Amino acid sequence: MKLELTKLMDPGSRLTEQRALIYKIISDGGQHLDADEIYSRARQKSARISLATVYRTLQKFKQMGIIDELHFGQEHHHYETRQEGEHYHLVCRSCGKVIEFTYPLSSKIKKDVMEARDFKIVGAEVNMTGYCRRCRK
Amino acid sequence: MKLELTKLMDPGSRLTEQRALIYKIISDGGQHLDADEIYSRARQKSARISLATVYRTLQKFKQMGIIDELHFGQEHHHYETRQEGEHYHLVCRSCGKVIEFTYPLSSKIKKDVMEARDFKIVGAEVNMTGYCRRCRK
DNA sequence: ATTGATAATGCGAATCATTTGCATTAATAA
DNA sequence: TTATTAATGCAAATGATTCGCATTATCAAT
Ligand SMILES: [Mn+2]
Ligand SMILES: [Mn+2]
Ligand SMILES: [Zn+2]
Ligand SMILES: [Zn+2]
Repeated sequence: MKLELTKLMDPGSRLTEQRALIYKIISDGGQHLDADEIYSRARQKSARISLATVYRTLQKFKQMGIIDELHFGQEHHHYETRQEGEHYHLVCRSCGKVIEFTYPLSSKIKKDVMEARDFKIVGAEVNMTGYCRRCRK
Repeated sequence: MKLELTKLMDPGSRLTEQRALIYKIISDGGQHLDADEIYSRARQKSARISLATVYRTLQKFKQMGIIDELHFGQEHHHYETRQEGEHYHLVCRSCGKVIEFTYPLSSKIKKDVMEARDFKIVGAEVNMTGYCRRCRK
């Protein structure tokens, strides 16, 4: 994965141990981690990393477009590596479980909305909340 | 508007000046206000209100279902009175302007997703980001 | 109208998430 | 190998939201 990242790094920015580790944690680890979870997982691997570095790295990855920030209506955010096709999320109001789903939203809705509102869409976040099967019964 | 609220109040909870004022500000005022904006508008009307009360009231209204909380990827949230039909939002990455749009998402997508993932959907938030006409040219 | 129980408020302190300043460390190009 | 300077760690700062508690005021029952 170090190799993958190398290519992704912006010119002028450096590939550090911490960045490689954080990237690995986000891509390998269970999906949709938050900064604190990434931090504690990183600590288990490398004692020498700070929460500030986690936040700084998340910002950088986000602006580089290799991760996406998710807003599930909580006071903190979650992160995931950028996927090929867009996908959206279902969040269980009871247990917090996150389920991913794809839907051909993008293509049509974007086109319609862009035309109707004269707005150039570059990103979409769709979050639905409700109750998963387990929590329902 | 005091009359409207009366009916909406939960049994046991009280209709105070502060609550009526906050409700009025959210419904009258320009859309999608955040807690701080609501607070400062409230201060102009009534010197005697605290930010804590604004937050507590927002929580209460939210759980009562008379307002909705929006998550535009910022560190704080925005609020609007609950509308009849669902509607979604376009947020300009350049000027921050919020444009509303409706789309027959709900019906079909919900049905499909509920069936395919066995998930009972009770709420949906759709936020798209991009650039408004003004900012584009 | 008066009163009593207690929900809600104001205020300041506390908490949580994220950012920032700065001295130190380390990646990388020459 | 070395010099440049991006990135890090740490602690302090900031911003958003919540909490504790004494005080106030709503509202149901006199
Ligand atoms: Mn996902
Ligand atoms: Mn709206
Ligand atoms: Zn669940
Ligand atoms: Zn704009």
